[in-house]
Amino acid sequence: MGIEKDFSTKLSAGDVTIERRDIEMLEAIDRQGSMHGAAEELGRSYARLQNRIVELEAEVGQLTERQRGGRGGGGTRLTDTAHELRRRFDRHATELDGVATVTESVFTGTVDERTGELATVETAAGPIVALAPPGVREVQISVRSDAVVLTDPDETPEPDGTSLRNRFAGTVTAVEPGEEIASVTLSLAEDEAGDGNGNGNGDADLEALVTRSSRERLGLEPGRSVVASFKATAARGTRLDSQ
Amino acid sequence: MGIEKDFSTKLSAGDVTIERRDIEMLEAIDRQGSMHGAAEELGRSYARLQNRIVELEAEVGQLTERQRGGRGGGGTRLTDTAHELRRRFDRHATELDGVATVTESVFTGTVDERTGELATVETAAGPIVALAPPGVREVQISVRSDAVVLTDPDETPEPDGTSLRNRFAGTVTAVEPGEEIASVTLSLAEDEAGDGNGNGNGDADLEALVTRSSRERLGLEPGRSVVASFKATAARGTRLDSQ
DNA sequence: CGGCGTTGTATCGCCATGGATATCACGACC
DNA sequence: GGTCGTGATATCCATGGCGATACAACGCCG
Repeated sequence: MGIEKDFSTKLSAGDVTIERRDIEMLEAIDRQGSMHGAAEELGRSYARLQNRIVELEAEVGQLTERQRGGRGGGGTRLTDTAHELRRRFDRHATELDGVATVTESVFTGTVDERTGELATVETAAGPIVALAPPGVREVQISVRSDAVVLTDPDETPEPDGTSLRNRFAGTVTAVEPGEEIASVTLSLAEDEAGDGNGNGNGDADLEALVTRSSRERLGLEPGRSVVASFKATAARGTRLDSQ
Repeated sequence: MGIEKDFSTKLSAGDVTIERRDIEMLEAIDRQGSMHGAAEELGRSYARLQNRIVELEAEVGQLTERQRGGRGGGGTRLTDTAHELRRRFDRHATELDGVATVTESVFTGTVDERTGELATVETAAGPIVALAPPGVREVQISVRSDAVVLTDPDETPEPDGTSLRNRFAGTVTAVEPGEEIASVTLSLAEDEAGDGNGNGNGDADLEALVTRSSRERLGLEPGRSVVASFKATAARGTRLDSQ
């Protein structure tokens, strides 16, 4: 459909929200050693840049050591706080990028039982324990492909010794190998399992990302039957109806 | 420090990026049955709202069935495309909200070996297989708490029958019980495991989210030794140095 | 046939953001 | 003490987004 998941990462501290622009500003200051240099490098006005630094420091604490005068006129260096802020922003950005990049499997269903923030939802693939917003009955549950664990059905005897709450038997219908990461789609349908053609537009398809080594070790090929599990805290429900 | 992870969710389609404002607009139209009504409800001008609809439809396809004239003057209804768009936005938003809400464990280390996008990183807790950006040696690896699986060490004999690539022995140092979801922090340090006081500012701490039922079933209390695992595709590395 | 409440446009003006410019303060080095 | 490149600050202006307003088109209904 040509629609892609997107986002913009931010950090909020008090009144200000720190955006990518701010982090790039800090990095430029770090490279240039001065705010004038950074403004030039970024092609933005020094005045606004300096104002922004003051705004940020009012909320976050000291980010720079600014000195005027001296040979060359002085300069500004970043504090450890600034570096830690940048690292933190980067971590957050890659995490967000993860959810925007990774595919997801969607199950629609109705909330069956609920205890607090946790709900068991009846879906075409069976009951799923998931986080669900309060006061909703019809939900769609999305499971990120990088949260799905595949195991050999012969070697997974203990259903109680793990914190994996959701566990389904399925058969591999398609494997899309990447360089190092392969995408494996399973059919969880109990009745019509393994209908051969991997269309599976039914609501009982589950996608999983595995490393090449895991794919080879588990022998993941179409037709292979595996056990797929994922944590309840990694399955998130969203309302289906308008309000 | 008072800094919180934040974000804004978007969908990008061709030239336009769909933001929350647009989705709220669609919902208002759905409720009111007309664009004038929606503009009034949202307190924004009809002209801009109508323009925005045209912009969106130029990229995404028909979102509305607009009719002028007739009894009551006409009105507009949403198409299925619009409803699907809204659901998709909601799913994406809750996924992003997940990473902004959940805590993460951070390990710093150096890339040891690399095959494509996958790298094994040497950290204080041992080697971690993770996704890492190319051309970087010093990385920080963040693991979301909802991606960590805890298992009973006595009942996890098969290290090869699963797609969990990272597996560490650890001992519970703290448990913070919530209503239904508990946060368990482990110490993975091989030598000084279980030093008693749960400070553990060392780089070998790992946090995991488990349901209450899992916590009780596994007997997760401070001092308990468990096995923690997570997928390589759920561990993401970020550059540490400035450039 | 006129009224009514929509959808479509076109135009004006407000306001926030941010660049452009100018001026001062500073302090080590020459 | 002068120089020079920096930080600090104030003012003006260009631009874009958006509300406000006005007007035409439309089609059903009384």
